[in-house]
Amino acid sequence: MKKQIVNVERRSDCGLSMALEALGDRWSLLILRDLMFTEKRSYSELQSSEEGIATNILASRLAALEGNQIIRKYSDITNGRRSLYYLTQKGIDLVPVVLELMHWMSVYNPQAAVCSKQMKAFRKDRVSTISNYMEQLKIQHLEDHE
Amino acid sequence: MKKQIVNVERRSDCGLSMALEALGDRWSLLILRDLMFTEKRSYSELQSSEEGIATNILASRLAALEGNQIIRKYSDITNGRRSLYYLTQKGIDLVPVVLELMHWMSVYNPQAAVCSKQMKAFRKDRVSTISNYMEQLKIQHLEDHE
DNA sequence: TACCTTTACTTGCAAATTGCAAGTGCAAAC
DNA sequence: GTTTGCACTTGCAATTTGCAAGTAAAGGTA
Repeated sequence: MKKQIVNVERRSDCGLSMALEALGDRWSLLILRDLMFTEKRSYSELQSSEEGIATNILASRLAALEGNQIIRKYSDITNGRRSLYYLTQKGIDLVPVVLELMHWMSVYNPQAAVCSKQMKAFRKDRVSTISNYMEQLKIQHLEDHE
Repeated sequence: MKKQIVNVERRSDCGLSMALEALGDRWSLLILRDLMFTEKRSYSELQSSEEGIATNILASRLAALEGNQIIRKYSDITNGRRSLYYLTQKGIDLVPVVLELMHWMSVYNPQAAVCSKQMKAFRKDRVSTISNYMEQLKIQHLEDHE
């Protein structure tokens, strides 16, 4: 473990560049997708996703996402050996990004059928689909942790 | 140069996963940002961006983006040694993704001030800011190539 | 109380990717 | 015909990724 969490040097002050320093890899947004649209919350559940993330990569990404305050880790009160990961508000605010990316690919590749449930609603009403998902996650977070 | 353009194995059929296979790195979206919001169109102009992309990385990303039909390369008719890169419609359709990412970071890091021009409009009216930028790029493309 | 299982990681190492510096090739300007 | 500008390519070291195996600690079971 080196300097994954605190990246000392910033490439520029462009928001996009800064965002990509936190999210610009092949795995981070997939982890967030699972926290947004599935019930997966534990390490092993997240590891079980279709794409098959390697365990060391998952660990390093979770640490980085937590370091960037995009997710937060809680220990499961009903099972001391389980940890549970939840999106923070900062993470919930990435819902539009994830939905826009999914939608983009669904337009240009018809095989992108997995998340079609979300896409059907999105195509019908972009704005309210986004805010519905965000609202739901917010409520869930409040229920689970306050 | 190996198998950058055609990635044989797909991790899953999730649209997000497929999108990240094309865009999930620290540079691709920055290149697209310049094509979206600046006048930069040539290799050397793109290389001159603040973040300092290495020349071999720029070349490999441009080839991959072109292979994925997100950008297209034209030779400059007024200068035979210049090439110019333009967004395709598929690339233009990524405007929402880029703007959402910029906006997200501008909310959570006040130093993300560089693209504040776009962000001011975005905060005022998200939907029409997105469609204005997309429309402008579409017009530009038609003017330049038809 | 000892042992097995589950859960969440860590470690070691090979392979792939990235990034820096220098070099190449060709069109155009001088 | 020599130099300059532009778009890359090449070589190599350093970093990151990905696979496989190992560890540690909580909880269940006999």
